[in-house]
Amino acid sequence: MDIEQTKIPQATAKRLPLYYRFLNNLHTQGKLRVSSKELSEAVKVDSATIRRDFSYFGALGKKGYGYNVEYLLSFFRKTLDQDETTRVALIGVGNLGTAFLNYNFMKNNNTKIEIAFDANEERVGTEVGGVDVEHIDHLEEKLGGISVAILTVPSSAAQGIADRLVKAGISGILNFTPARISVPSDVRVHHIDLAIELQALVYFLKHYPLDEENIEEEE
Amino acid sequence: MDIEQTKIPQATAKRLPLYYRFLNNLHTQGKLRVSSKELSEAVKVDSATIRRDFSYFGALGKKGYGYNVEYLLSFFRKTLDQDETTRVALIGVGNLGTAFLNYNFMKNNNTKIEIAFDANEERVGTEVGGVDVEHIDHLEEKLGGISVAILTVPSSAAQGIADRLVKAGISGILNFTPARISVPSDVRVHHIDLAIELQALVYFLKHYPLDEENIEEEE
DNA sequence: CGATAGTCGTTAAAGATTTCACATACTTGG
DNA sequence: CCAAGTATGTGAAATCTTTAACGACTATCG
Ligand SMILES: NC(=O)c1ccc[n+]([C@@H]2O[C@H](COP(=O)([O-])OP(=O)(O)OC[C@H]3O[C@@H](n4cnc5c(N)ncnc54)[C@H](O)[C@@H]3O)[C@@H](O)[C@H]2O)c1
Ligand SMILES: NC(=O)c1ccc[n+]([C@@H]2O[C@H](COP(=O)([O-])OP(=O)(O)OC[C@H]3O[C@@H](n4cnc5c(N)ncnc54)[C@H](O)[C@@H]3O)[C@@H](O)[C@H]2O)c1
Repeated sequence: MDIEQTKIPQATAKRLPLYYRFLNNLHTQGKLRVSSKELSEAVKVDSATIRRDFSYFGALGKKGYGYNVEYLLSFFRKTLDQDETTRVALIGVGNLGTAFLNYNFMKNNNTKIEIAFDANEERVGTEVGGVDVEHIDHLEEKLGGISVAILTVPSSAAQGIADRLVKAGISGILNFTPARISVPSDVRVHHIDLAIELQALVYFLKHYPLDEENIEEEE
Repeated sequence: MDIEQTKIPQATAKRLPLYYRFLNNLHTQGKLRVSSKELSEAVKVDSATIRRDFSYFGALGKKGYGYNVEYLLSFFRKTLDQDETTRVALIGVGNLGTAFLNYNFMKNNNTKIEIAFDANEERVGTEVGGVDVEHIDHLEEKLGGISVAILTVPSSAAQGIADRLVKAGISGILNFTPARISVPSDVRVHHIDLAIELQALVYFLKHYPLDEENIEEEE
């Protein structure tokens, strides 16, 4: 739709949903205005970074005043396409998949898991968190134009399912399996690797002692 | 312990567990050697980046040959402290917490969830995934020197629990709640925000069309 | 044993992101 | 309506990260 703002840095883009959520909180609390400094304390992002981020979208604030919460919120709602709901499919209704289905991503969020698939006959036909679980054999026919998938199958099945998703026309996959899947270059895959996140935290604790310098999260 | 290699870039440090896992896979498959190019295809990280990453630790490979899998693996095992197990506590045995407890982080991994806490009387006293669930009121006394915590409580409880964890001497928190918690500067918090990851993926799909340029994951 | 192909480690360049710092312009209270 | 205070938006610098390119060295094959 808009082809103008293609030069927003990826780092900025990743922070937008975070800003959006906190602006929502402020709005709910009845706050009318907010400064980059206040927002900085809430989201733990440097205030200069916040101002820079916002400035990619133009002059959203007012000097000497800050930002109007309502205006900023409605601006980001449009920018993040919060008005239209993105339909999502989830593949693999196991431990992790069940947790996601039971969680209501719609709160503050424009994404909705509409359908789930699993290979386990006992799961198929049940409803988890209000979402029907279909058999994986019917993936292609039941996907119905959904373009985003959450992948929570065993890692051994990941590549096979990814191939089928791609053939079925998916454009984005949120991959929770430890497998690094290969897809055509026009399909976007984001990996969330929980075991690695935990290991990385442990590594940082041992090798990057925090203090004076190296502040990341502070009181 | 080692105070020499403090200058390893954070970006590199985050990739180490990933390398370690894939080296383990290769080792299991009986591979004796691997080149940065091969590894690159497996982990989807540019081969120059891999060589650069490894080079921070010295000359681990051999020109014209590549890397010896066994040697590299044992080197990273030491570097990542895979020999000693890191004990972890989990707070909040709900949807997400239960999924983690049922997952065995020990596979390829030096971290083990040893104890869990919840406020819900029905949960307390049960065992989930082989881990005892204790009452949150006993957090301080039962934590027993554990220094890493996974936080999967409702966001409204996050800051309160974090404060108690800090007082109890925790040094790292993996925070899955949408709340941005405040802790003293010597405590490390990593946020994993699943709703944001999903929103960000959707945003990227709409605003950063992949193709020729901008390749990230390809066949 | 020499030629060829392969691969590392690294220098240097490019690219991305964060942070500083301040001119500018708005707000507010008197 | 002015003066003091406040907070933006951004040029420039600093920092961090990735990528390209290639000299040096190894393995291997004929
Ligand atoms: N649970 C965790 O805490 C955790 C942590 C880190 C990584 N992971 C990764 O997330 C993934 C899911 O983990 P989990 O604990 O939920 O596993 P799980 O075994 O509980 O669930 C996997 C589900 O996928 C289904 N399945 C298997 N093959 C399938 C196929 N071909 N098509 C469709 N469905 C299929 C299974 O029936 C099962 O319901 C795994 O790859 C795991 O490594 C999980
Ligand atoms: N489930 C998901 O897919 C998902 C996705 C994104 C974010 N999250 C976030 O992760 C967190 C956990 O999500 P969930 O779905 O597992 O929620 P949940 O409600 O299923 O689980 C929360 C658990 O914490 C316990 N609890 C509540 N107050 C507590 C306290 N003071 N001390 C100890 N335990 C307490 C509850 O008894 C419950 O068992 C939430 O903050 C949620 O926003 C979850």
